[in-house]
Amino acid sequence: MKFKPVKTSRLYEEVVEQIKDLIRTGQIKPGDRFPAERELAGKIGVSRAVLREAFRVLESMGLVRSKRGGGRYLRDYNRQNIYKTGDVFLNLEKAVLLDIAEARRLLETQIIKKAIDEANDQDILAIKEVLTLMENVSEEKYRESDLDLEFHLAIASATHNFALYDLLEAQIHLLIDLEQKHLLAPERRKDLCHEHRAILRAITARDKRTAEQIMDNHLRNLIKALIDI
Amino acid sequence: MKFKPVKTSRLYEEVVEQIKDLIRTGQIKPGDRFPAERELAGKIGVSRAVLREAFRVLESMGLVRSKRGGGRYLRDYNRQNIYKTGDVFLNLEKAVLLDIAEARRLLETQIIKKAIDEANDQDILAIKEVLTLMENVSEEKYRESDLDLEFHLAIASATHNFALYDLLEAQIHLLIDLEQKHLLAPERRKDLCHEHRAILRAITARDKRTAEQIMDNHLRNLIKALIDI
DNA sequence: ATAACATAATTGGGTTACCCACTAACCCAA
DNA sequence: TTGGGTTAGTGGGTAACCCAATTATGTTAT
Repeated sequence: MKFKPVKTSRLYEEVVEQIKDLIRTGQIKPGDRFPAERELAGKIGVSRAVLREAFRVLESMGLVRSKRGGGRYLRDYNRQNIYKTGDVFLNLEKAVLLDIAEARRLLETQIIKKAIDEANDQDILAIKEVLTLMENVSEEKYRESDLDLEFHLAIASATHNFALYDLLEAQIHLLIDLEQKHLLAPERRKDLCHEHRAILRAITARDKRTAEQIMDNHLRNLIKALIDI
Repeated sequence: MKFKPVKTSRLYEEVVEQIKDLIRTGQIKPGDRFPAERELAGKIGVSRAVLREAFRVLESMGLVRSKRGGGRYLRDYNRQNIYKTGDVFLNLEKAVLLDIAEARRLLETQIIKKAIDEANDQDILAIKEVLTLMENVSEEKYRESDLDLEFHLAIASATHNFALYDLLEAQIHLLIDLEQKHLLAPERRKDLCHEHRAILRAITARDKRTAEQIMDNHLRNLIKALIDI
């Protein structure tokens, strides 16, 4: 038996999303002033307290600046660190995504070398299990879970360096939406499995040069796919 | 002239810091329940509204879970991505810092190669200016500003890939406290300048192999210094 | 005209009191 | 042992209120 996680209803979260949408859709731009607290609360249909909770988290992400007596302003989110502001920047221009994907390529070519240095048998087994699952699971289940990403994270985990793991995870989270858009195409999945299998072979053989080369190629393919979107 | 960071006059920010301190000092551990809202508000001396604003941002960072009717609990922050939770984890064990420093080494050896591929004359000039400043500024001013880090960020900036820049910036922010503790020793500064100068030379000559090698060594020295703390 | 100043309106910051929905603990009867 | 109530406590949310900083407005003096 499997149950869906019950829906979480926090008003302030919804408000945060609404405001992020204002930003995403360009209805409000850096430097612009938000409507007054009381007015905005009325329009959205929440109390001032809830509205302020929402603005507090946006503030702590560096997206909003509040000036007592002066109003609230949208800061220049292009100057904010994307790894802190998170999903605000998705649905953005292709150039941004290509930058992220390229950064991921450089990061992962390092990770795999480090992983080969540090991995023990158990780590390799864990990687293998993810891959086996990815190869055999039904298409529906495959769509639901991020097995492709988990494979890469399993490798990062084998470095025994949590900072590298977190780095890659943050990186990947920014790409998730896209991955699901085009990488899940069934024919692409087969390719992925083959490439993953080759990577695993290289890891098992502790062959750093080959592993790095395949991983590099693997991620260059991702970039190519992004360009073609 | 340099001024101290003006006092933060947002109550909720202070409360966030207080709660983070509870976490840092281990007065509350993962899984533990926080005191009830009304009680805690009374103890800290703020209204419930302010206390909740604070908890909202901790919640959005994934550090706290609120259960309506059930209380608030500290989540396992060891499983949280350090690049989202930020400074909560500073002042932690040496092993953590070594992981971060190692990740930085792997990242920067890639960044410098990419930078050499992409840098234009203006980028190189910007790097040079930071270095010159670092070499000539008075010791007092040097302590105040993070010129060492700015040098590295200038290189990242030369990649023309903002994702790489943000990655390194997030990385470096986690190390800032330490850098200031030991890297600022005057004699160390001279070494840094020499190494930086050598890196700049390699960049100017577009010599990727040398640049990578010096940068790698540069950061290995940092790691060694960390070990000796 | 315009610069300087006083003043009113507006804004975010914060508190209080109150109500609601949910949870957990307990008791009790089937 | 199971299921149903009861109850006290908890977080979720609202409304009315006051305060201090800012901004706009109007007035006066030059």
